[in-house]
Formats: sequence, structure tokens, C-alpha cells
Amino acid sequence: MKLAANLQEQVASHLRRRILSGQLLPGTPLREQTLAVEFGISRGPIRDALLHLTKEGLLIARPNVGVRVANEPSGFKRNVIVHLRREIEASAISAWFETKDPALLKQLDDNLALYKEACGGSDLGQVVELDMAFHRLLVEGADNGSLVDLWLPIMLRMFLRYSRHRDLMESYHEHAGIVRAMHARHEWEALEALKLHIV
Amino acid sequence: MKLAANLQEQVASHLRRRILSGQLLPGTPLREQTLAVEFGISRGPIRDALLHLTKEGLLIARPNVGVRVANEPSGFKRNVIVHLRREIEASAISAWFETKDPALLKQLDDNLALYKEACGGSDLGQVVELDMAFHRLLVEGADNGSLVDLWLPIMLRMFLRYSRHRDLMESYHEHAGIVRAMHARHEWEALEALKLHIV
DNA sequence: TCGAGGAACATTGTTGACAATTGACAATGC
DNA sequence: GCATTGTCAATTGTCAACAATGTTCCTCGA
Repeated sequence: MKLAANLQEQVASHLRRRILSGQLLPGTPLREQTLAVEFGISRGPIRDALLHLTKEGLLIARPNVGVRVANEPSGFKRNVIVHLRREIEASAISAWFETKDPALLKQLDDNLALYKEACGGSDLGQVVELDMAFHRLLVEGADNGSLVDLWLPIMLRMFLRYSRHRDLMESYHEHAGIVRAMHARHEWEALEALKLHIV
Repeated sequence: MKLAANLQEQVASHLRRRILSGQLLPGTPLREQTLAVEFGISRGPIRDALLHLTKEGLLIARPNVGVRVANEPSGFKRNVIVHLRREIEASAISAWFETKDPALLKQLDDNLALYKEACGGSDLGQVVELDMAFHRLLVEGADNGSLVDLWLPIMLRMFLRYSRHRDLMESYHEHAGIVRAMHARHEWEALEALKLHIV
């Protein structure tokens, strides 16, 4: 996985995974002191991590009261999010077709293999992780990865309802379809597959 | 202005204004200890504020090294940002045309008056503040303001180059054009004016 | 001259203690 | 009975000291 040097990142990664995999349901409050004991560290890095996740949209904070896991976005908001993700990821794919760097294809192929396996298994956290990694690879490929920080909070908000509304194997085939179109150098087909995949 | 109860927010607001108004140029490093002395408080709230602004895209952080004011987005990234802002704000305006709540028009009119005045003056910080407030009103009007947290970081990244590339009075007239179309209940015209305004 | 090592410094990361705020509930007055 | 006020526990906000890390610059040897 990722080896974060500082505690703040470790805590944030851990909590992020627990939220996205559905282990922490919307509305669940997170107490700084409780988490500090749980992780065996002080409240400082916990605070930083919670602030991090709040800005990513996974938590909502009320001053002097605390944070809790954010609710799924409303239908209206989710619809906007879908369009934003499409815009970002489509731009990234179009940018890739300018260079057609084979390194990215290699990474996507590797991810696909792992993803297929994970979708068959039972570790939902792993599935989420790989799904996210797939799209992250796409976004990172464009313009030196400058879009990632823009894309991540949008992506995360959408994944708040990941666990409960997904046919995993179908999702895998959609990923595979995108990569196939990229291999075949069919830009329009790749963009169309992406658009149909993000809903 | 806004009266934040906690120091963290006060510091964040203050620094945000200084960055957006161009007093703090891209690349400028911000030291926790220096700011703590400057504000007369300890490093704790400063840390929180810097983390805040980092997640908003105004600062970039390197672990164990510190933060500095972010650079303007690349041409490629800026183009994506433009499309994202259009998507969000257009959605918000379309949502308003479902209800046509006159309260929003009143607020926009008030903002326009202040904005016109500020564009004539010399306080660039004030101009930025009011320009941002205008668009924030639009976004807040839709779906109980659920889009604001999505919109803000996108907006802020775009405003990193605000000070150096704007004809203020023209900007005012564009705002006025949008509001005029809303008063006249011409949705298409409002959306078109918005699209032309966000570039 | 140039690069490797390393000491000194500046800066961020972490910690535990204390202060301020909140929300719930009991006591009070009408 | 009902609103108001006081009190208390839980929680976040703030602080100052200490630890760990990164940077700078100097020395030393080839």
C-alpha cells in the first residue's frame, strides 16, 4: 500500500478506507480522543487527519461539536458530480491520445488484472481501492497529474455510496472496455465508454 | 465581514484574502512560527488554517518542509476548471429557474451595487470578495447550498490569477447581464451570459 | 576543483496539559 | 405547566515544550 511517513496521513488513509468500504456509515460521529486512543497516538495528528477528510468531503464538521461521516449527496448534487467527473476524466483521456504513452496502458492492464480478481473476492475495501486506482491512473496521466487534486474530492464524494449500488463484475468489464479502446487507438470509443461508465 | 469564532477560521480567511488579492505571490513560503508570531497566537490554529488552505488549492504542502502559495494552474488545467465552474454554476442557475425565488434576486441586486462601487475603487481585495460573493450566492441558491463545498476549491484555484488578468468594469457588466436575464425570466440568456463570463 | 560526509540550524511533526464551548438535565421562578 | 437559569460532563480549541526531519553550508580528501 502507501507508506506515509507522518501519522496524519496514516490515520487519514485508514479512516478513508473504512468510510468508503461502508464500515463507517453516514452520520457516525468520530471523536478525536477516541481515535487517539484507538491509534495509540495523541490528538494532534488525529485533528489533522479529520480536517483532511472534511475537506475531501467524506466528513462534515461543526465547530466545537465535532465531525461525523457525511451523508450521500442528494440526487441533484450527485448529478452535478457525475458531470464533473466525466469532464475531468474525459479531458485526461483526450490528453493521453495526444501522446499515446504506452506506460499508462501497461499500468492500466496491471490494474485490470488485480481488479478482476478483487471483484470476484469478498474484500470490498480492496475493490474500492482498485477502482479508485484505475481512475486515478487515467487522471494522473494528463498534464503531469495536475488534475488529481481537483478530481479526488469529487471522486470521493461519489464513492460515498459505492458499496451499496454496484455490480462489481459489470464495473470491471466497463474498465476493460475503456482500456481496450485505448489499445485500439479509438479515442471516441474510449470517451464514450467512459461516459457510460460514470453514472 | 465574517466573524469567525475560532482562530483557525480567522487566520484562514485573512490569508485567503491576502493570496487572492495578490499580496502573497505564488511560490511565497508560509512558515508556521512566523505566522504564529504575526497573529500573536500559537502554531496549532495556524497549522489548521494552512491545512485548510492547502486542501482548497491555494497552498501546496511538502511534508516536513512546509507550505507555499500555489502557482497559477497550467493552461490545460485552467481549461478544465473553466468547464467545471460552468457546469456547477449553470446547474445552480437552472435550479433557480425552477423556483424563481425573488429573495436571491434581491441579494444579487445588493451585491451588484456594492460590486460596481468596488470596481471603481482601488481595494482589489474588496473586488475579489464581492465577485466571489456574487457567484457564491448563485451556487448557494440551489439544492440548499449543497454545491458550495464542491464549487469553492474550484473557484479559488481559478482566482489565483484574478488580480493580473481582469478588466473590472467589464466583469461588473457581465454580472449585471446575468442578473438582468434572471429578472426577465430568460433562462437561456442567463446561462449564455454565465458561460461567456466564465473564461 | 569537485563531491562526500557531517555538523549546525531552521522548520515541521508530535505530545500532554489546560481553556473554552456545547448540549443535556436539573433546579428555580413565575 | 412552562420558560429560564445554573450546573455538569463531554468534546473541541489552544498552547508551549520536545522530537524528528530537512536544509544549508562547511570541511575534508581525492
